[in-house]
Amino acid sequence: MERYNFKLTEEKWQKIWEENKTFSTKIDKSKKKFYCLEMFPYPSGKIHMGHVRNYTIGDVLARYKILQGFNVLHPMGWDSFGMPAENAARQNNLDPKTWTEKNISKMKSQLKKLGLSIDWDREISTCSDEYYKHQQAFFLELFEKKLVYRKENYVNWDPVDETVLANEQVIDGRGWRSGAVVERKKLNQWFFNISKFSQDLLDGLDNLDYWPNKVKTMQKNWIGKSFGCEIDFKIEGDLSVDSIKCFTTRPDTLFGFSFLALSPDHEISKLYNENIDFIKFKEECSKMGTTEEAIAVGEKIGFKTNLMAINPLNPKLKVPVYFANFVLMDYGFGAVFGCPAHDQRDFDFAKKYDLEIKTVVKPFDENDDYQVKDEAYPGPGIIINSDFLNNLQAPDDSVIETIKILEKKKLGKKQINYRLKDWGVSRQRYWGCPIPVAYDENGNVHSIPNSMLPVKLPQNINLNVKGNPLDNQKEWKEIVIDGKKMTRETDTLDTFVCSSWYFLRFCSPKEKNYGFKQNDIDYWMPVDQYIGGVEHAILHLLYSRFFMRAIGYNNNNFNLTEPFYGLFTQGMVCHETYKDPENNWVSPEEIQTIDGKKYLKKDKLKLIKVGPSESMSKSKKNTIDPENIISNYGADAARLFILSDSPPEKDVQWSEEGIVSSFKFVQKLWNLNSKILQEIKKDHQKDYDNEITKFTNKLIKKITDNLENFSYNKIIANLHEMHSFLLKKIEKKYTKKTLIENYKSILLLMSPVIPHFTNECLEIIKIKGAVTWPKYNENLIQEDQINIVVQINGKKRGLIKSKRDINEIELFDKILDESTMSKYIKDKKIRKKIFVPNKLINILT
RNA sequence: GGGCGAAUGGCGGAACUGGUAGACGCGCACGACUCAAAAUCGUGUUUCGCAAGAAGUGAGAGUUCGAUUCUCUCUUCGCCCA
Repeated sequence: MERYNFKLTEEKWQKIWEENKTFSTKIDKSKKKFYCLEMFPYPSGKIHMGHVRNYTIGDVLARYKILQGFNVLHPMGWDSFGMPAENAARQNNLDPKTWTEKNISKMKSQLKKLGLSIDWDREISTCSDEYYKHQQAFFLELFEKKLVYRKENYVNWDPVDETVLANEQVIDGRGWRSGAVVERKKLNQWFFNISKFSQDLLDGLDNLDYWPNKVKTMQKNWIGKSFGCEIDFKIEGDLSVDSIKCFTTRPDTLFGFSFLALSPDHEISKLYNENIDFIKFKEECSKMGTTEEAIAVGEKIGFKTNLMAINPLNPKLKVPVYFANFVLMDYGFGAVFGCPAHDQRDFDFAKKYDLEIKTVVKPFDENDDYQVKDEAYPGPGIIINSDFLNNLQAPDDSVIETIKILEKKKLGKKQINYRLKDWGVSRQRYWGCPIPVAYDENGNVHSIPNSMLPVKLPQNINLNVKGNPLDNQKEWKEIVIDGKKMTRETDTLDTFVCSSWYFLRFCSPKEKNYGFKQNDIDYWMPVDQYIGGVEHAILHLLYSRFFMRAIGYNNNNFNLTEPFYGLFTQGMVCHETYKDPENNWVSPEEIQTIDGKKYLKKDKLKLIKVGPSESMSKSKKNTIDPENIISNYGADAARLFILSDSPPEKDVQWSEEGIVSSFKFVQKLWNLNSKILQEIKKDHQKDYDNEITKFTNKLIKKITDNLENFSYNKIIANLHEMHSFLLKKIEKKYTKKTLIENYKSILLLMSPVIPHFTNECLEIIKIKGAVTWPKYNENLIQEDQINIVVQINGKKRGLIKSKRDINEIELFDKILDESTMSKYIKDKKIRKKIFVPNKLINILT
């Protein structure tokens, strides 16, 4: 028997698909559309296993939908702006554009080798000016709608490299490259007003029925709606300060109030600008990162002012006012009231500065003399020690009641607060989309006129400078608008902006005048199924949802609010980790297995320590190069393996044995194909039985159901079952017609997973007729003979083989005939029989 | 600390709305082919037990004729937020 030559076959079909433009799509209103999208990759150099998994899952779905008769849009592009290009270019003295383009062409050829059903005519790349000019137009559109604004904000500043660092570039408080202690620095930056849509973004989640609940919960928490109260605290101690505004979700604990804490950036800090101790304190604070986590983990420190805040519920109670490093200017009003007994952070602060800790809430099962001791009690309970609030149930009743009282006294008012902050989009980097504005000599902002778009990035620039390379481009920076000399903005946009609308661009990739054509959007959007990693659960997805609302704001033509109808988040690809005796990571390629033990290849005596399977990463050296896998085993085998074993939403364990087994399975299917071919040639006159047809019908149902539920791992199991069934059955003599009909269906069922192989087989067998997803006949999937479980007192004691729909009496007679079962009920009184038709009988004695 | 989720053989994982636990794959064992090995094919493979049988889905309880599935408590792990 001839061996299957995956190399020739895969190349052959990839060429056919490319030349015939098999997967290029046009609007066809007579057909239902299906927009299948996988998150586009960053062109880092070559594809990794995560891509293989992501794009295989998407491809299986796209090919299935094509066979079902949908008009399928399945595009691919490149998220090609971003720091890695700039870093690589800096290291190798290259132009980021050249570096990126080279990577794209490499990765594109790798993706093609996977045999994906991509419409490459729609390919886009976010770093091309064809793409970003529309993004600049969107920016100006939002600017006009006042959804974009400029304000001062803190950034992570590397004082050695004189550059702004992203949060992930700050490692243990130091710059990743320079190792300098990172500082907080104020810069003027551009912001998208995403918080304007907080409530709408929250409400929209309720309609996303085909999103994982996990992702919806994460977004909900991120938006962080909280219900509370704005309180005006009267202040004594300095005539220039009358009151301080503060937001709290727990006004009901006001009687436990023992300090008021202000952000070091609070307006009032101006009063202390000349105080040496305060300046020192503020410097301390600025050495902390800007993330919420850094603030939470870091030590809580405070600076005591000479101000006193008056408790609005009892003016006799006065407490000190502090500046504290854990209070953020962005949240609430940059001021919080401290209630140490019922908030751990306040508790720690109070312990440190020896402030009063007064218990005002007791847990339900405690007595009235309950006292908070070693830690704060933030839970629910009953209000105590709080005068007129006593005995209210906290927090539900007590919060509402307190707000009513404060409102009546005009000392506060009910307020809803969101954790979601406006989206800072300024990046002080070269390799990004230039922000299309300029400043006149007075510093006023001017939009770059549409006719002057795109604002192109300058070429051939020196990246090895301190600070933002664009800032050093004098010629580029200087611009004349309407005869006036101006200076360009040198910040570029966050790359998340690029990915917030690329799915619209895929609908109209060649449109010149605008980012998309309304007509195209109306047909293709929303994305029916979006597939990608859960790491984008919050930012990318939330920003994209915001962007649709921003485009649609004051624009009646654009009604799309939710870009992604269905979302699927796939798990990671993991591999065992290895370490040599010196504790260095060792790559799987350097390892040899002898007698079931793993050794270093170079030195066979060195026994390797096998660590747990972890997500593939270069630092742990546990990556497997997809290109090697495809050239050694073929794309079909790689696709087969990446789908087997684990459900797509969970992590999958990559293993050598696994890929070998998938490779062998393709060979086995090929041998099966040859056998079927022989049987077809024999052309028997009569069918041996109808088992094979029944089996195929059941298989159609199973695989269709599994495709619909993303249970792709079960499809592979179904295919193995099919293989061993057909292998046993095939020589039983079936007519040519029966064999061809069934085998055609089976090949089509396999085709989303191993498209090269199945296309080849369909061609060899010369199967004619429409190529559509097979349907099953309901009558053929019912079994006539079924097994009914016999339980006696709840214990399984045997099986009765019988016809369908046997009744209880007949069944019971059969049981009595079987001595293996009847022995358990002989001489016993039968109390009760539970009969589940066609399934089970439970006899209780 | 909070939220969400998970836990099933030596391993990855199946089990539809409560109804035969362990599908399918890997690994392992034995057998066939072979001088031999590899490859391939076949058989077996939850544990204990010679067997009849018994136990068994992280631990403990509960609901039920019947629980991997539902409820409660706990343990461990993962992810997100802090």
